[in-house]
Amino acid sequence: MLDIKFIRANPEVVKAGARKKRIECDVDRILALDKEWREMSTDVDTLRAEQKNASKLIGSAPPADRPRLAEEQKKKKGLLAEREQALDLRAKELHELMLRVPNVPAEEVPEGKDDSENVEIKKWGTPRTFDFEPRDHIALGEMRDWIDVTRGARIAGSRNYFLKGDLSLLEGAVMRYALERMVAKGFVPLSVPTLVRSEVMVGTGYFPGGEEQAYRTDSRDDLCLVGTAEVPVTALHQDEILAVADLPKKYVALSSCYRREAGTYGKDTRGLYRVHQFQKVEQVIVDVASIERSIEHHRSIVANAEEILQALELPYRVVNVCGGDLGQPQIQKFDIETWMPSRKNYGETHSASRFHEFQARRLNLRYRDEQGTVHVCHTLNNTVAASVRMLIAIIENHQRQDGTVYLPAPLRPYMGGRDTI
RNA sequence: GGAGAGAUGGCUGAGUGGCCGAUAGCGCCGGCUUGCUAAGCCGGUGUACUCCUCACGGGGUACCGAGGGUUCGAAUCCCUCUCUCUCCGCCA
Repeated sequence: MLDIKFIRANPEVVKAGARKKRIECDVDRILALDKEWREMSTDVDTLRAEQKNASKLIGSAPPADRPRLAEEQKKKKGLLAEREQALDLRAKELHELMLRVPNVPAEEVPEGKDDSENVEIKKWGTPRTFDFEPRDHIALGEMRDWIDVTRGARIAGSRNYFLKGDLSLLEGAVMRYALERMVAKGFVPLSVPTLVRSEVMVGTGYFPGGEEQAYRTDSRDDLCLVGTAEVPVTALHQDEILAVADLPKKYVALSSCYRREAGTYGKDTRGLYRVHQFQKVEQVIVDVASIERSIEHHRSIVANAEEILQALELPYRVVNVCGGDLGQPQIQKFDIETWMPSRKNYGETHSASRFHEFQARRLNLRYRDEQGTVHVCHTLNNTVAASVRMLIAIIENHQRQDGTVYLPAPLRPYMGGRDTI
């Protein structure tokens, strides 16, 4: 959520930002409502003050006079109640609209309508030229008895799967390696709830708007399955005022992630590229409201992910996500796409976002600076490693003609010392 | 799932209808005293919105887990919900 004061002061900036993101947003309606609300609010506050004073006087009046005075007060209640109700209606409408105002994208965000216009800013490694016909992960999975999508679909519907044998172990190895690497960098590991209240989904910017993408329990509990550990981790300090000395907070969490993938029928149907459930190690940073520091963190969380891809000898590229492909909450986003031979292309494996205050304001996540002044925090996050897509990249890129797979050195300690599966 | 107790400021904790945005202690900040430290003394110390002011600062309103209700007036009474604790049951 943006600061209403910022919108008041920079309506054109907000409008231009929404245009760049291709998101509808009636800024003028918000400003009109805000103006109306403030006028009504002043009016209501004055009426309340009068009521309050009158009530206090009754308390100190001689008991004999009280019934008469109370009777007079009672007559005035209607007007206040009426105005309070009208004020409340404005406040609610304003809040709903505010929740939908997109964050203003950074200047460095390229113009563009969708992911086809994302701008490549870095490329590492060279896609391997095979001297045999490489198998895709499905074929490899069948050959080695590593993947069972048929039975996955039978017990849980399409886009569900079992990993078996060494591939199941490899999933654990990649997750563990990613987690430990981040812990070594000083990130605090967290195990998190993956079933959360919808207010947390609102707080992190997924709702309203992303309801279709989230699994939700029935009304007995009304909880949402998170699509990423970003949600519970970013919300960890919801409603808190942190001490500036404790910032930045750097967290890393391994969790299962659940995505409905509504509206993707027919897209990436084959294999494990797009699935309903996977494991992911996610990094989250909460820090002071400094654009410079956010940019610095943004670079570092991208670098953290790159290091892992390099250590796993996987070719990748980094793209600067364009306006039209940016979500409502982000200021800027860098996606990392890893080479996947079966796609004959790079496939998205990481997504690094900076939000400035957007999430923190919704989460009421603040800090107190050295002067004692309270500010809203900045938040950022990035994938460290997402299980199935990383597995696709590893087994497809490192396969041999006989169907065995070469394991890069960092994974070996987690695979019983083996260099091949 | 059953029975009971509770939720107050950074923390502990008082407050059962008006004198309560809230006693007190701790903590924290500023000052004084003091070889240093510690102790002591004095003062200050919530958040949000809004209005006035160039600003310093000041006024108003709201907030005592959340939402409703009763009342001229609610931290205090009533209802619903959420959470915490204790005991019992069940259980990974």
